[in-house]
Amino acid sequence: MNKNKIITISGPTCTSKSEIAVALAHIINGEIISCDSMQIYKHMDIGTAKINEDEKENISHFMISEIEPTESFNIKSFKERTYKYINEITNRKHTPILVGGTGFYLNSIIYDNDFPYEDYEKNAEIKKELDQIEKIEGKEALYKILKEIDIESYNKIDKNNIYRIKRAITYFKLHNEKISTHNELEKLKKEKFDGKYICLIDDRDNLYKRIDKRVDKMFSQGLIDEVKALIKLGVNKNSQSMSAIGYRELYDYCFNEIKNIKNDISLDEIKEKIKQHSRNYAKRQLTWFKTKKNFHFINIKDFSYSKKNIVKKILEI
RNA sequence: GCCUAGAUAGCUCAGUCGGUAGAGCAGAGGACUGAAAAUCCUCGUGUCGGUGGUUCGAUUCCGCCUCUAGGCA
Repeated sequence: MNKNKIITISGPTCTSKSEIAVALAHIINGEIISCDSMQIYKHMDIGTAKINEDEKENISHFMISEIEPTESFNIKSFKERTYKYINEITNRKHTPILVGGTGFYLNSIIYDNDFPYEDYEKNAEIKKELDQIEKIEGKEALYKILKEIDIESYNKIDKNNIYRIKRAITYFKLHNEKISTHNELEKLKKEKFDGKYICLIDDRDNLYKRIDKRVDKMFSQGLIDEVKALIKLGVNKNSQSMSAIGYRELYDYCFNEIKNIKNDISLDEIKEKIKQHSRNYAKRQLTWFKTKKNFHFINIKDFSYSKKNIVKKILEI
């Protein structure tokens, strides 16, 4: 059976992925699907460095601005929506180009990872129960429960990673199967597509400088007003969308400004924090992609940061 | 000019009742199947501002000097 073609362009933040993808799409008759956990949200344009209408150059883009920032989103929904778009694009005899820096999401597409159905109500119930145990008996109690039901996960997950401990227990309660068993099986999966996987990288210094510069640009483009608008829309500080870098650091500041409360932190300090967090994030992304043996790494510095040269290289691979 | 408080890791600071020192953040490396821009793990030698004194021994106590805040003039 012939596999369908797909191209993915990933890499840390601020490596001109979107721009390269558009240029590539023109040449190969491509359509673009974003693989980004935050660009999926509406009204979050500046802080997530979303591509604008002009920059799209009439190339179709999907998975951008499709969810309300008050809603939550997860990898299962991501995968389902993305597969739907991939099918549609393939049926049009076009090539799907998956673009973005959320490696976890990207992986689920490449390997067709399975995320079995989970009942929302039951999930919430278990969460409540585990939160109670944590509150009353402490996180050690949760870790102990995990040891009893799934020793492999217990050995793998750090005792402080409470989020993953809870998830492993929840998984067991929902599916009556260890998440470690499920993950082991998933890891054996072969690639679903005839894929070309590109990862754009850059020397650390240059990347960090570019990130800093882009944060300055976001502020001059009106990031503060964007965050204020989200607050006025009723987006809660705890919502998933507000864990995005640039938004979480500005949330309290903007909230106070709206309420006319004096801020005890300066905008400069916030800006520095955003730069730092963006750099940390880029580092984490690099760590993720580095392990991918089937990815082609392109150091954009080696191509003089020229869009044309980078696209040419991608076509040669 | 005088008084007071500081001067310790790239930054913010803790500490040593005198035996040459440690946190957070930054930085580096890593993990990661339902929050992933999230969550979590590992890695800490630095003339303890300079100089003289007391002492077996001073970053720690004392004197002087330099610098930085704040106060008084």
